[in-house]
Amino acid sequence: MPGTASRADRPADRPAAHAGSRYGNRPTMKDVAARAGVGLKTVSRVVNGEPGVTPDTERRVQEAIQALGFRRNDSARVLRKGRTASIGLILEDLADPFYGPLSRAVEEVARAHGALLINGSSAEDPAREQELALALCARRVDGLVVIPAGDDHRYLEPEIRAGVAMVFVDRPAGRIDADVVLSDNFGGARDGVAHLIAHGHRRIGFIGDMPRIHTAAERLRGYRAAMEDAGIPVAEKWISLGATDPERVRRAAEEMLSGPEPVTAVFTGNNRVTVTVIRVLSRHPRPVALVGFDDIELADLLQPGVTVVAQDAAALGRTAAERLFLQLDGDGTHVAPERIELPTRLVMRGSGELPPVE
Amino acid sequence: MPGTASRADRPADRPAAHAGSRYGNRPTMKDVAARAGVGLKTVSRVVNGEPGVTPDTERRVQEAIQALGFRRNDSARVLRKGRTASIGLILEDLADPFYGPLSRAVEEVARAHGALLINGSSAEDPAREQELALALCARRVDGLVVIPAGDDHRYLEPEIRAGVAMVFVDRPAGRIDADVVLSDNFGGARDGVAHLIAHGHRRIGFIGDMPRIHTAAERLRGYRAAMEDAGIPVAEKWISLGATDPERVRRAAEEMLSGPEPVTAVFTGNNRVTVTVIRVLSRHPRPVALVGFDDIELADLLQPGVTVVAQDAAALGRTAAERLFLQLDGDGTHVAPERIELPTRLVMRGSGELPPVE
DNA sequence: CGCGCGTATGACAACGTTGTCCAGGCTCTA
DNA sequence: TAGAGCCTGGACAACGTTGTCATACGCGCG
Repeated sequence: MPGTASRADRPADRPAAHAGSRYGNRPTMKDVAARAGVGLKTVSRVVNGEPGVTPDTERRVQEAIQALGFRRNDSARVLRKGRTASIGLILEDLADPFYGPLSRAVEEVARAHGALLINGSSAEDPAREQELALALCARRVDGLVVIPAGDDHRYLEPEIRAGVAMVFVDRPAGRIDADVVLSDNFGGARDGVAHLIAHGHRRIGFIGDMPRIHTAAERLRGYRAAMEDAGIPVAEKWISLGATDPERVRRAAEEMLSGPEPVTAVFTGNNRVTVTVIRVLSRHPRPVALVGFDDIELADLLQPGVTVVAQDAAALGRTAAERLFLQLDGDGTHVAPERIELPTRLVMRGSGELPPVE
Repeated sequence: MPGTASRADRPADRPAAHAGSRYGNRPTMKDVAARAGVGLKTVSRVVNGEPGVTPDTERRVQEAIQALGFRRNDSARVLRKGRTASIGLILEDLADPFYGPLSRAVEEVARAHGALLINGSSAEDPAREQELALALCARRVDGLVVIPAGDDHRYLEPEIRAGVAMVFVDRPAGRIDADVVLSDNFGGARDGVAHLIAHGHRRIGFIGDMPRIHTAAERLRGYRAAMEDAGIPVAEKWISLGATDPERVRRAAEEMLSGPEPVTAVFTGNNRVTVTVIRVLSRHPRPVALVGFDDIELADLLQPGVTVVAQDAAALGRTAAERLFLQLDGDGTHVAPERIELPTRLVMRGSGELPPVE
């Protein structure tokens, strides 16, 4: 009976020339149907828990599924249904402790909405960000959470028009109008620097990342604002901007700590810089006050404890993901892009409360 | 001419009842073909860079692609080709700093093989691990890197038979024969404890995770082996096994540090435990030696620096992923499951070299 | 006893892509 | 100039699933 032809006899008449051979011989609904002696659609109904199947038929189908080890092919399902129930997350570096909790928070929200999370690291490279984002769109993820590396995201416009939900986190999108969830970088930096000023410092250094990165620029702006509010003129030699590799940061720190009028306090622009500066200060003869942006683990156990402006990475991720599903679950009506700013928190642990020592 | 019917007229005759409506009206190869005035397959050839297309035709197709904002639907591609060019990673908690570098390393290898990484956290829950693993298999990932939470992975047998590559990391699979990449937990712990013994300690505490976790059991075994090698009988009150929440760990540490014969050194079974114990010891009147399993950031800046048995998380991830692609790229011939053990490294920073203080 | 209705089931097309295979037009040569 | 051979391009089926629609069956009621 030729109609019963199924996986079992395929190798015979078509010698696995075709790539599908990779999947051993995975049973399909057709195979299950044949074995259970029912129609294809009935199997589909059972697999998806749709109503309209007699208990007896259902049992037969379930047995066939068990016997064959059938598992629904979600690729085909996706193709048919249009939704993939997966979202993408593009961040800078999964190995950075700041992004771990963020990623985890996004995943939790995705899970709550029955979606899987696909993620990729851009390594702070705009080209790689674009490549990844487009690859994810080609996979037809339902939405994308992006921590931008580049500053021009017009390449995503066709995707957004095509209905891919999109939320940017940590830094705003470049040249397109889209949802963004940020920390209050400006306010946080300003408060941190003001805290140093309140403890008597006037010569305060700032070591930050490349100003093309939005967060870095905002934090620098916060630093300048705090100094200006206090009427303190800023010497440009107190400011270091650029790559945050330990070597450069170390040199920058040593430079502003030397000379005739050294800084008595340093404000560091992110966790990596903070760690490096702590190392420098630990070998420095004079005590120097320090406030860092981003919390770091074990900051409370160092001598002195490290005062930081903490952002809530998990809250950033959670908020962004929830915003994404708001776009997705909405009944097609477009949600107006919004800018959401989350507050930072000054955590005093000692290093930021040191008095100036000349 | 009815044959030319395409996206443009679909809303008219079928009022978007079907779920695909989510994707606005994404252009397909058919649309591109119509616009460029060529056949469907020719578009496919251009998109995939296949030979056999005149430069002029190619240009027309490219223009149509640009104009329509076409992007290939990889779901359909996957369905047709059988391979998804994506692998799954199931770990315990992305927010744990140990897994960040591991995950990143897996991603790098995947990227080098042109694959995307889908990941999920099991939260140390076997049921959730299984749910995730099967969901990824339903998505037809080509392979799976699993950090097991459960201890019975027979549920994956049909998947492996169906050709899904599989590698376990950090802990071996339960009740199935599969590739596994591990750190030398036993040897590392034994060396760490022997190091304390070499510095004169005899009453040494061990605080670890639940022994049903393979790594925890192995490290405990290493502890006992070192003690036995030195001829030191172990008092069971020196050993604490169980959940690693800070509160329980703190109580366990305080208990073994009090009483008539307190421990003079502690060996901690993982990074979370180590951090908690550092907090306890920092408030403890007597100096107590400490060696921890897993490196922790800033361990060198604490007073004293924290001596650790470091595993190379990135190497674990890299090795596992490479092993996975070895299975995948192999010409169908089954690769015999292997157990790969990576060495650990004792990093001396001070806390492990403290002499015993009664 | 026959008709109509509700329910369980199955046939079929479609999702968007790629592999196979054939047709038509070109060049080159005898 | 005609035939052989090559190269470009397109028609068609198939991947495994789900939505639509039709059918067949059983049952209750007139």
